[in-house]
Amino acid sequence: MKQRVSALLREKFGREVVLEKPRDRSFGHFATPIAFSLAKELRKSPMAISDELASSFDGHEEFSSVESVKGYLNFRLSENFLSEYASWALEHSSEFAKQEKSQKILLEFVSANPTGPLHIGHARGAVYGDTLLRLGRHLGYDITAEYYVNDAGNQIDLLGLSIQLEGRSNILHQEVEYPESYYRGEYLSDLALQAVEHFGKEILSDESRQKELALWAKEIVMEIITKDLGDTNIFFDTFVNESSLYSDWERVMAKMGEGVYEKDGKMWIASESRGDEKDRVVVREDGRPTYLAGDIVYHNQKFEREYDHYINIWGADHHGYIPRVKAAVEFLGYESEKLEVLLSQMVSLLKDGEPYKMSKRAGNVILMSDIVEEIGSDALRFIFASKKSDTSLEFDLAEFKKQDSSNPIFYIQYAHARIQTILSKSDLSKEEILAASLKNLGESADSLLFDALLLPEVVDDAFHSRQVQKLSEYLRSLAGALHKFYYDYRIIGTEDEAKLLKLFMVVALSLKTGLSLMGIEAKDYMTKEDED
RNA sequence: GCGCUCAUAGCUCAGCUGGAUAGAGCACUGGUUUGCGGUACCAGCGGUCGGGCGUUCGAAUCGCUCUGGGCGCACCA
Repeated sequence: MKQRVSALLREKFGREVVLEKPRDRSFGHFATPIAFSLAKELRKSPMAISDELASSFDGHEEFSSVESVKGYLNFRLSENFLSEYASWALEHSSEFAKQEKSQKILLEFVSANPTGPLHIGHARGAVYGDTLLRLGRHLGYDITAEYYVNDAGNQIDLLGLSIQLEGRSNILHQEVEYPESYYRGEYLSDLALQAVEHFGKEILSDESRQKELALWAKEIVMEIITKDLGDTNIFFDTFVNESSLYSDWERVMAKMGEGVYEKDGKMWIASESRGDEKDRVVVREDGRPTYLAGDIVYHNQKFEREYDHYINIWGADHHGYIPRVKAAVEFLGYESEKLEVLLSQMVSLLKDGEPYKMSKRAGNVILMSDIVEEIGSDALRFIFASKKSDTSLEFDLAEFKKQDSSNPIFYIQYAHARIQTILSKSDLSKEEILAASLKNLGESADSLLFDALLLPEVVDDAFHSRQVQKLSEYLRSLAGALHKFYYDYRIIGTEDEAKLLKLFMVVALSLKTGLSLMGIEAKDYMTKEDED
């Protein structure tokens, strides 16, 4: 709708026109303050200009009225336009809010180290990435969801060591001396047990077999991770192993040409000349490449796969890393603007107002799987998709276990279920309802219809601004509008029954489509669960 | 110390391509249909949009500065 009006105005004025949704619906569906910007050029008052402009819209069938109020130009869409659009949407429900963009995008997210299960911070990035993925695909973008597996370097060695320590302590009951850094958590005991089963007890004590043990364990950890993700409806197209990249290092280093130089027996990348704070080591004195080297090869590989755009979602604590990777991309001869890095901030949890207790057995980390178990995947997804990803977030678990309007996911689901219930209560058939006209609905119904038809704009905006919370915000407010309408008006048995039910179907379509874009399935009925 | 980032109601957060009276939920107070799921609805309370300066017809939104929080500043990943 907005695109249509926007295009119309662009044509009329020969420029991009600011189009906004007035807070107060009495000002119309859309409004533009264009007269204010024209005032200076035309040397006339904004009021005079908007008065003139308003009358020039006579005869446009999209609008039922175009009014000039205090310099603003207010547009009201015609019933005809709205009702035709609504009928189209119901007939092509799977196409609703879709577009046909054609860009190829590589979206890399989560990429948590394969050394343990996902924690709550990973979950946020995962939900953010997956929601973007769904939005983008709905708009027609060809997006590949990719997970970068850091299966090389210290951390993998540490994984092997940690399993051995855990096993020697728990299974062999030995006194174990713990080094400064090692992993801890319940999953390590499981791994140790499985390792003994698979390799025999010797594996726990033989230091020379640490690597072997780690590489075996890494696969199992990745299974745990993909299961955690799958339980939240998050799936990847491709996994790229860091370990598979280093063989390409010499070639990639050569490709960077002047961007890499030797000093003090090490190889450095001249990232300072491209906006980084200083140059960075990429190959140590002993010849081992650093982590950055792996990332450079990886990004080179990404660009060689020729996408139109690249999106990385990183934990916010990695933000200082952006300039050096962008520098590398430039040295490799690619446009660093094509690489977009989005950040996902920290999360802290409360439960009934108190800081959430982290269990020692989990290694003092809040596991994603524990939270999913406690509040469910839908609520988890909703929370993370409701907040800007780049600001830190604190939330209370208790709020999302409640089953009333204070719980937004519940509130939205209830709106959808309410519609399904009333549809099934009606004696009218689906065909009879669809055949109804959406004209002469009255002001409140008209307003609800407009709200429901706004989803396409919201989806477009949420994806392109990378602000997925716009979608959840919209769904909450649409659900609110539905509940209020339902409270104010009787539907069944009235002479408007068919048209109001058709209106409700449009609302349901919008809610269902919106929820599915958040990875949440709309419910057709609500069951009251027992509280504990 | 340097860099990035954030600061909006008591709490958790929206709003930020500058635009018409700053929004929602929680909490608190009060109210609601002889009717479709009251698992809902309405109203009240509550804000110098961290402080200051500037740009503009117009600033929560843009710029500068100060204050305060978070993160980063590895030859770790």
